[in-house]
Amino acid sequence: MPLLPYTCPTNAGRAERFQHRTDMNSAPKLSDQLCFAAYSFAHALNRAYRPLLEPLGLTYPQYLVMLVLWEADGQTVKEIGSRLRLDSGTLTPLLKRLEATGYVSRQRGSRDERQVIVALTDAGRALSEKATRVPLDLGCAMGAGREEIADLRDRLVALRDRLADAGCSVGEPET
Amino acid sequence: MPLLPYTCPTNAGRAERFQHRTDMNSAPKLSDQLCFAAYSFAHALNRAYRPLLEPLGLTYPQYLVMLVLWEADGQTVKEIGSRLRLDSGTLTPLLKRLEATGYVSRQRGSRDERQVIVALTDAGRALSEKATRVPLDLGCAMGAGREEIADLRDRLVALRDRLADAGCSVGEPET
DNA sequence: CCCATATTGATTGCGCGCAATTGAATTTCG
DNA sequence: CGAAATTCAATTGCGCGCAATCAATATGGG
Repeated sequence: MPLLPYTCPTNAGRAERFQHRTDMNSAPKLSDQLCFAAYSFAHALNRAYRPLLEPLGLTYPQYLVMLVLWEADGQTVKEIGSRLRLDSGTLTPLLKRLEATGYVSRQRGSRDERQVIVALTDAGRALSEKATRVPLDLGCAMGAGREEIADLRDRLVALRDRLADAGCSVGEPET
Repeated sequence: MPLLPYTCPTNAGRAERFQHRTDMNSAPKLSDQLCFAAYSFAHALNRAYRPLLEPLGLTYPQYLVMLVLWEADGQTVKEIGSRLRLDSGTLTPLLKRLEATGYVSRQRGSRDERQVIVALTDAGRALSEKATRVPLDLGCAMGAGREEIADLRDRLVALRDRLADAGCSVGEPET
Protein backbone atom coordinates (compact mmCIF):
# COMPACT_ATOMS: atom_id res chain seq x y z
CA MET A 1 0.00 0.00 0.00
CA PRO A 2 1.39 3.40 -0.96
CA LEU A 3 2.36 5.82 1.76
CA LEU A 4 0.48 8.60 0.02
CA PRO A 5 -2.72 8.95 -1.91
CA TYR A 6 -0.64 10.85 -4.45
CA THR A 7 1.87 8.13 -5.13
CA CYS A 8 1.60 6.82 -8.67
CA PRO A 9 1.98 3.06 -8.78
CA THR A 10 1.78 3.18 -12.54
CA ASN A 11 3.71 6.26 -13.48
CA ALA A 12 3.64 5.59 -17.18
CA GLY A 13 -0.10 5.21 -17.29
CA ARG A 14 -1.12 8.31 -15.39
CA ALA A 15 1.67 10.52 -16.62
CA GLU A 16 -0.58 12.63 -18.83
CA ARG A 17 -2.12 14.31 -15.83
CA PHE A 18 1.25 15.81 -15.00
CA GLN A 19 2.39 16.55 -18.49
CA HIS A 20 3.05 20.26 -18.75
CA ARG A 21 4.24 20.44 -22.33
CA THR A 22 2.72 20.10 -25.71
CA ASP A 23 5.27 17.86 -27.38
CA MET A 24 5.07 14.57 -25.58
CA ASN A 25 8.19 13.13 -27.18
CA SER A 26 10.74 15.84 -26.40
CA ALA A 27 12.48 16.90 -23.24
CA PRO A 28 10.50 18.99 -20.76
CA LYS A 29 10.67 22.73 -21.31
CA LEU A 30 12.27 25.01 -18.80
CA SER A 31 9.57 27.64 -18.93
CA ASP A 32 6.86 25.08 -18.26
CA GLN A 33 8.29 23.92 -15.01
CA LEU A 34 6.99 24.92 -11.61
CA CYS A 35 10.31 23.73 -10.25
CA PHE A 36 12.30 26.34 -12.11
CA ALA A 37 9.79 29.03 -11.21
CA ALA A 38 10.25 28.19 -7.53
CA TYR A 39 14.00 27.94 -7.91
CA SER A 40 14.38 31.29 -9.63
CA PHE A 41 11.84 32.98 -7.35
CA ALA A 42 13.75 31.84 -4.26
CA HIS A 43 16.99 33.23 -5.69
CA ALA A 44 15.29 36.49 -6.63
CA LEU A 45 14.06 36.80 -3.05
CA ASN A 46 17.56 36.16 -1.74
CA ARG A 47 18.94 38.87 -4.01
CA ALA A 48 16.21 41.28 -2.93
CA TYR A 49 16.84 40.60 0.76
CA ARG A 50 20.59 41.02 0.49
CA PRO A 51 20.82 44.83 0.32
CA LEU A 52 18.19 45.15 3.06
CA LEU A 53 19.92 42.75 5.44
CA GLU A 54 23.49 43.76 4.74
CA PRO A 55 23.25 46.94 6.85
CA LEU A 56 22.14 44.70 9.73
CA GLY A 57 25.13 42.40 9.27
CA LEU A 58 22.95 39.42 8.36
CA THR A 59 22.64 37.01 5.48
CA TYR A 60 19.18 35.66 4.63
CA PRO A 61 19.64 32.29 6.39
CA GLN A 62 21.05 34.12 9.40
CA TYR A 63 17.99 36.35 9.34
CA LEU A 64 15.78 33.26 9.41
CA VAL A 65 17.60 31.99 12.50
CA MET A 66 17.09 35.38 14.15
CA LEU A 67 13.38 35.21 13.33
CA VAL A 68 13.18 31.86 15.07
CA LEU A 69 14.98 33.19 18.14
CA TRP A 70 12.91 36.38 18.29
CA GLU A 71 9.86 34.15 18.48
CA ALA A 72 11.34 32.00 21.25
CA ASP A 73 14.73 32.70 22.78
CA GLY A 74 17.03 29.94 23.99
CA GLN A 75 16.49 27.03 21.61
CA THR A 76 18.73 24.09 20.84
CA VAL A 77 20.39 23.64 17.47
CA LYS A 78 18.02 20.74 16.88
CA GLU A 79 14.93 22.86 17.53
CA ILE A 80 16.13 25.67 15.26
CA GLY A 81 16.93 23.12 12.59
CA SER A 82 13.52 21.49 12.70
CA ARG A 83 11.80 24.86 12.30
CA LEU A 84 13.99 25.91 9.37
CA ARG A 85 14.45 22.40 7.97
CA LEU A 86 18.23 22.68 8.19
CA ASP A 87 20.70 20.27 9.75
CA SER A 88 23.69 20.84 12.01
CA GLY A 89 26.05 20.74 9.06
CA THR A 90 24.50 24.00 7.91
CA LEU A 91 23.61 25.51 11.28
CA THR A 92 26.80 24.96 13.27
CA PRO A 93 29.03 27.21 11.14
CA LEU A 94 26.17 29.68 10.61
CA LEU A 95 25.60 29.98 14.37
CA LYS A 96 29.31 30.42 14.94
CA ARG A 97 29.22 33.36 12.55
CA LEU A 98 26.19 34.82 14.34
CA GLU A 99 28.11 34.40 17.59
CA ALA A 100 31.16 36.12 16.11
CA THR A 101 28.94 39.01 14.97
CA GLY A 102 27.66 39.27 18.55
CA TYR A 103 23.96 38.51 18.07
CA VAL A 104 23.77 35.12 19.84
CA SER A 105 25.54 33.07 22.50
CA ARG A 106 26.09 29.30 22.34
CA GLN A 107 26.58 27.14 25.40
CA ARG A 108 26.19 23.49 26.20
CA GLY A 109 23.03 22.60 28.08
CA SER A 110 23.54 21.78 31.75
CA ARG A 111 20.78 19.18 31.89
CA ASP A 112 21.87 17.45 28.66
CA GLU A 113 25.49 17.97 27.73
CA ARG A 114 24.85 16.91 24.14
CA GLN A 115 22.75 19.88 23.21
CA VAL A 116 23.79 23.47 22.65
CA ILE A 117 21.49 26.28 23.73
CA VAL A 118 21.44 29.26 21.38
CA ALA A 119 20.36 32.48 23.10
CA LEU A 120 20.04 36.09 21.97
CA THR A 121 22.50 38.68 23.23
CA ASP A 122 21.33 42.22 23.98
CA ALA A 123 22.50 43.23 20.53
CA GLY A 124 20.54 40.35 19.03
CA ARG A 125 17.37 41.36 20.84
CA ALA A 126 17.84 44.99 19.89
CA LEU A 127 18.21 44.05 16.23
CA SER A 128 14.58 42.98 16.15
CA GLU A 129 13.51 46.63 15.98
CA LYS A 130 15.45 47.41 12.83
CA ALA A 131 14.46 44.13 11.22
CA THR A 132 10.75 44.93 11.41
CA ARG A 133 11.00 47.12 8.35
CA VAL A 134 12.62 44.49 6.14
CA PRO A 135 9.64 42.30 5.17
CA LEU A 136 7.50 45.41 4.65
CA ASP A 137 9.92 46.76 2.06
CA LEU A 138 9.91 43.39 0.34
CA GLY A 139 6.13 43.30 0.27
CA CYS A 140 6.23 46.68 -1.43
CA ALA A 141 8.76 45.47 -3.97
CA MET A 142 6.60 42.51 -4.93
CA GLY A 143 3.52 44.65 -5.15
CA ALA A 144 1.18 41.86 -4.21
CA GLY A 145 -1.81 42.18 -1.97
CA ARG A 146 -2.01 40.71 1.51
CA GLU A 147 -4.45 37.97 0.54
CA GLU A 148 -2.59 36.97 -2.61
CA ILE A 149 0.62 36.56 -0.63
CA ALA A 150 -1.13 34.54 2.07
CA ASP A 151 -2.72 32.29 -0.52
CA LEU A 152 0.53 31.70 -2.34
CA ARG A 153 2.31 30.98 0.94
CA ASP A 154 -0.27 28.37 1.93
CA ARG A 155 -0.06 26.61 -1.43
CA LEU A 156 3.72 26.47 -1.29
CA VAL A 157 3.73 25.13 2.25
CA ALA A 158 1.20 22.46 1.33
CA LEU A 159 3.24 21.29 -1.67
CA ARG A 160 6.46 21.43 0.33
CA ASP A 161 5.05 19.20 3.04
CA ARG A 162 3.64 16.76 0.51
CA LEU A 163 7.04 16.63 -1.20
CA ALA A 164 8.80 16.06 2.10
CA ASP A 165 6.45 13.24 3.04
CA ALA A 166 6.68 11.64 -0.37
CA GLY A 167 10.43 12.10 -0.52
CA CYS A 168 11.28 8.68 0.84
CA SER A 169 9.01 6.79 -1.56
CA VAL A 170 9.49 8.74 -4.80
CA GLY A 171 11.61 6.98 -7.35
CA GLU A 172 11.63 3.71 -5.48
CA PRO A 173 10.44 0.60 -7.25
CA GLU A 174 6.85 -0.23 -6.36
CA THR A 175 7.36 -3.58 -4.62
CA MET B 1 9.57 59.66 -9.79
CA PRO B 2 9.62 56.04 -8.70
CA LEU B 3 10.72 53.44 -11.19
CA LEU B 4 7.80 51.23 -10.31
CA PRO B 5 4.17 51.67 -9.39
CA TYR B 6 4.91 49.30 -6.51
CA THR B 7 7.63 51.36 -4.94
CA CYS B 8 6.55 52.78 -1.61
CA PRO B 9 7.80 56.33 -1.18
CA THR B 10 6.34 56.39 2.32
CA ASN B 11 6.97 52.92 3.63
CA ALA B 12 5.83 53.71 7.13
CA GLY B 13 2.51 55.05 6.02
CA ARG B 14 1.44 52.26 3.71
CA ALA B 15 3.00 49.44 5.64
CA GLU B 16 -0.30 48.05 6.91
CA ARG B 17 -1.14 46.69 3.49
CA PHE B 18 1.81 44.34 3.71
CA GLN B 19 1.53 43.48 7.37
CA HIS B 20 1.11 39.73 7.63
CA ARG B 21 1.06 39.40 11.39
CA THR B 22 -1.34 40.29 14.12
CA ASP B 23 1.08 41.86 16.58
CA MET B 24 2.31 45.06 14.98
CA ASN B 25 4.98 45.70 17.59
CA SER B 26 6.88 42.40 17.55
CA ALA B 27 9.25 40.84 15.06
CA PRO B 28 7.74 39.22 11.99
CA LYS B 29 6.81 35.57 12.41
CA LEU B 30 8.52 32.87 10.42
CA SER B 31 5.34 31.00 9.61
CA ASP B 32 3.70 34.15 8.23
CA GLN B 33 6.31 34.77 5.63
CA LEU B 34 5.94 33.99 1.96
CA CYS B 35 9.70 34.27 1.75
CA PHE B 36 10.32 31.33 4.04
CA ALA B 37 7.63 29.30 2.30
CA ALA B 38 9.39 29.86 -1.03
CA TYR B 39 12.80 29.21 0.50
CA SER B 40 11.79 25.93 2.12
CA PHE B 41 9.76 24.83 -0.90
CA ALA B 42 12.75 25.34 -3.19
CA HIS B 43 14.93 23.27 -0.88
CA ALA B 44 12.30 20.55 -0.64
CA LEU B 45 12.22 20.41 -4.44
CA ASN B 46 15.98 20.13 -4.57
CA ARG B 47 15.89 17.24 -2.08
CA ALA B 48 13.14 15.53 -4.07
CA TYR B 49 15.04 15.90 -7.33
CA ARG B 50 18.30 14.60 -5.93
CA PRO B 51 17.52 10.85 -5.83
CA LEU B 52 15.89 11.06 -9.28
CA LEU B 53 18.81 12.87 -10.89
CA GLU B 54 21.63 11.05 -9.14
CA PRO B 55 21.28 7.95 -11.36
CA LEU B 56 21.70 10.28 -14.36
CA GLY B 57 24.85 11.79 -12.88
CA LEU B 58 23.30 15.26 -12.60
CA THR B 59 22.70 17.79 -9.87
CA TYR B 60 19.61 19.96 -10.08
CA PRO B 61 21.38 23.05 -11.47
CA GLN B 62 23.16 20.81 -13.97
CA TYR B 63 19.78 19.38 -14.95
CA LEU B 64 18.53 22.91 -15.59
CA VAL B 65 21.47 23.57 -17.90
CA MET B 66 20.70 20.35 -19.75
CA LEU B 67 17.06 21.43 -20.11
CA VAL B 68 18.25 24.66 -21.72
CA LEU B 69 20.53 22.80 -24.12
CA TRP B 70 17.89 20.20 -25.02
CA GLU B 71 15.69 23.10 -26.07
CA ALA B 72 18.43 24.70 -28.16
CA ASP B 73 21.86 23.16 -28.59
CA GLY B 74 25.01 25.22 -28.92
CA GLN B 75 24.46 28.26 -26.72
CA THR B 76 27.01 30.61 -25.19
CA VAL B 77 27.60 30.79 -21.45
CA LYS B 78 25.91 34.18 -21.48
CA GLU B 79 22.77 32.84 -23.15
CA ILE B 80 22.49 29.94 -20.74
CA GLY B 81 23.02 32.31 -17.85
CA SER B 82 20.33 34.71 -18.95
CA ARG B 83 17.80 31.89 -19.23
CA LEU B 84 18.64 30.46 -15.81
CA ARG B 85 19.49 33.79 -14.20
CA LEU B 86 22.96 32.62 -13.26
CA ASP B 87 26.31 34.29 -13.91
CA SER B 88 29.61 32.93 -15.16
CA GLY B 89 30.90 32.56 -11.62
CA THR B 90 28.32 29.83 -11.12
CA LEU B 91 28.19 28.45 -14.65
CA THR B 92 31.87 28.14 -15.53
CA PRO B 93 32.72 25.49 -12.90
CA LEU B 94 29.34 23.80 -13.38
CA LEU B 95 29.89 23.51 -17.14
CA LYS B 96 33.39 22.15 -16.55
CA ARG B 97 31.85 19.42 -14.42
CA LEU B 98 29.26 18.67 -17.11
CA GLU B 99 32.13 18.48 -19.59
CA ALA B 100 34.06 16.13 -17.30
CA THR B 101 30.97 13.91 -17.02
CA GLY B 102 30.83 13.84 -20.80
CA TYR B 103 27.47 15.50 -21.47
CA VAL B 104 28.68 18.74 -23.08
CA SER B 105 31.63 20.19 -24.97
CA ARG B 106 32.98 23.71 -24.53
CA GLN B 107 34.88 25.60 -27.19
CA ARG B 108 35.64 29.20 -27.93
CA GLY B 109 33.52 30.74 -30.63
CA SER B 110 35.29 31.22 -33.93
CA ARG B 111 33.42 34.41 -34.84
CA ASP B 112 33.86 35.98 -31.38
CA GLU B 113 36.78 34.64 -29.39
CA ARG B 114 35.37 36.00 -26.14
CA GLN B 115 32.44 33.63 -25.97
CA VAL B 116 32.36 29.92 -25.28
CA ILE B 117 29.91 27.71 -27.14
CA VAL B 118 28.42 24.92 -25.06
CA ALA B 119 27.19 21.98 -27.14
CA LEU B 120 25.67 18.61 -26.31
CA THR B 121 27.70 15.46 -26.84
CA ASP B 122 26.01 12.29 -28.06
CA ALA B 123 25.76 11.15 -24.44
CA GLY B 124 24.19 14.48 -23.51
CA ARG B 125 21.60 14.21 -26.26
CA ALA B 126 20.85 10.61 -25.35
CA LEU B 127 20.28 11.57 -21.72
CA SER B 128 17.18 13.50 -22.73
CA GLU B 129 15.27 10.23 -23.04
CA LYS B 130 15.85 9.12 -19.48
CA ALA B 131 15.25 12.61 -18.13
CA THR B 132 11.73 12.74 -19.51
CA ARG B 133 10.42 10.72 -16.62
CA VAL B 134 11.87 12.94 -13.90
CA PRO B 135 9.37 15.82 -13.83
CA LEU B 136 6.50 13.37 -14.12
CA ASP B 137 7.57 11.56 -10.97
CA LEU B 138 7.86 14.90 -9.22
CA GLY B 139 4.39 15.93 -10.32
CA CYS B 140 3.10 12.71 -8.83
CA ALA B 141 4.92 13.34 -5.59
CA MET B 142 3.38 16.77 -5.23
CA GLY B 143 -0.04 15.49 -6.06
CA ALA B 144 -1.20 18.71 -7.60
CA GLY B 145 -3.33 19.05 -10.67
CA ARG B 146 -2.10 20.39 -13.97
CA GLU B 147 -3.95 23.66 -13.71
CA GLU B 148 -2.99 24.29 -10.09
CA ILE B 149 0.67 23.83 -10.93
CA ALA B 150 0.42 26.09 -13.95
CA ASP B 151 -1.32 28.78 -11.91
CA LEU B 152 1.25 28.61 -9.13
CA ARG B 153 4.07 28.75 -11.66
CA ASP B 154 2.66 31.87 -13.32
CA ARG B 155 2.22 33.65 -9.98
CA LEU B 156 5.77 32.87 -8.92
CA VAL B 157 7.21 34.02 -12.23
CA ALA B 158 5.24 37.27 -12.04
CA LEU B 159 6.46 38.02 -8.52
CA ARG B 160 10.00 37.02 -9.42
CA ASP B 161 10.11 39.41 -12.35
CA ARG B 162 8.63 42.21 -10.29
CA LEU B 163 11.26 41.59 -7.60
CA ALA B 164 14.04 41.60 -10.16
CA ASP B 165 12.83 44.84 -11.68
CA ALA B 166 12.39 46.49 -8.30
CA GLY B 167 15.69 45.15 -7.00
CA CYS B 168 17.72 48.19 -7.88
CA SER B 169 15.36 50.68 -6.26
CA VAL B 170 14.30 48.84 -3.09
CA GLY B 171 15.90 50.15 0.05
CA GLU B 172 17.34 53.18 -1.62
CA PRO B 173 16.59 56.59 -0.20
CA GLU B 174 13.79 58.26 -2.13
CA THR B 175 15.60 61.35 -3.40
C1' DC C 1 25.17 -2.02 37.03
C1' DC C 2 26.85 -2.60 32.24
C1' DC C 3 26.59 -2.61 27.61
C1' DA C 4 24.08 -1.87 23.21
C1' DT C 5 21.58 1.66 21.04
C1' DA C 6 20.08 6.24 20.05
C1' DT C 7 20.53 11.17 20.06
C1' DT C 8 23.03 15.59 19.55
C1' DG C 9 26.19 18.62 17.57
C1' DA C 10 30.70 19.06 15.13
C1' DT C 11 33.47 18.06 11.15
C1' DT C 12 34.71 17.13 6.29
C1' DG C 13 33.98 17.31 1.47
C1' DC C 14 31.57 18.87 -2.49
C1' DG C 15 28.56 21.78 -5.35
C1' DC C 16 26.30 25.69 -5.92
C1' DG C 17 25.25 31.18 -5.92
C1' DC C 18 27.07 35.59 -6.04
C1' DA C 19 30.08 39.77 -5.47
C1' DA C 20 34.28 41.50 -7.06
C1' DT C 21 38.15 41.39 -9.91
C1' DT C 22 40.92 40.11 -13.93
C1' DG C 23 42.25 39.49 -18.68
C1' DA C 24 41.35 39.01 -23.30
C1' DA C 25 38.60 40.20 -27.35
C1' DT C 26 35.59 43.37 -29.48
C1' DT C 27 33.11 47.54 -30.32
C1' DT C 28 32.72 52.46 -30.25
C1' DC C 29 34.06 56.82 -31.27
C1' DG C 30 37.14 60.72 -31.71
C1' DC D 1 43.41 54.36 -37.50
C1' DG D 2 43.87 53.99 -32.45
C1' DA D 3 42.56 54.83 -27.60
C1' DA D 4 38.77 54.18 -24.51
C1' DA D 5 34.82 51.79 -23.22
C1' DT D 6 32.32 47.55 -23.32
C1' DT D 7 31.54 42.64 -23.35
C1' DC D 8 32.52 37.93 -22.17
C1' DA D 9 34.34 34.17 -19.54
C1' DA D 10 37.35 32.88 -15.85
C1' DT D 11 38.95 33.31 -11.17
C1' DT D 12 38.82 34.17 -6.13
C1' DG D 13 36.61 34.33 -1.77
C1' DC D 14 32.78 33.53 1.17
C1' DG D 15 28.43 31.54 2.84
C1' DC D 16 25.26 28.31 2.51
C1' DG D 17 22.98 23.21 1.99
C1' DC D 18 23.58 18.52 2.49
C1' DA D 19 25.55 13.75 2.71
C1' DA D 20 28.54 11.11 5.44
C1' DT D 21 31.09 10.41 9.40
C1' DC D 22 32.56 11.03 14.20
C1' DA D 23 32.76 11.82 19.29
C1' DA D 24 30.33 12.64 23.37
C1' DT D 25 26.37 11.96 26.02
C1' DA D 26 22.06 9.89 27.30
C1' DT D 27 18.84 5.95 27.67
C1' DG D 28 16.90 1.36 28.08
C1' DG D 29 17.20 -3.72 28.51
C1' DG D 30 19.33 -7.62 30.51
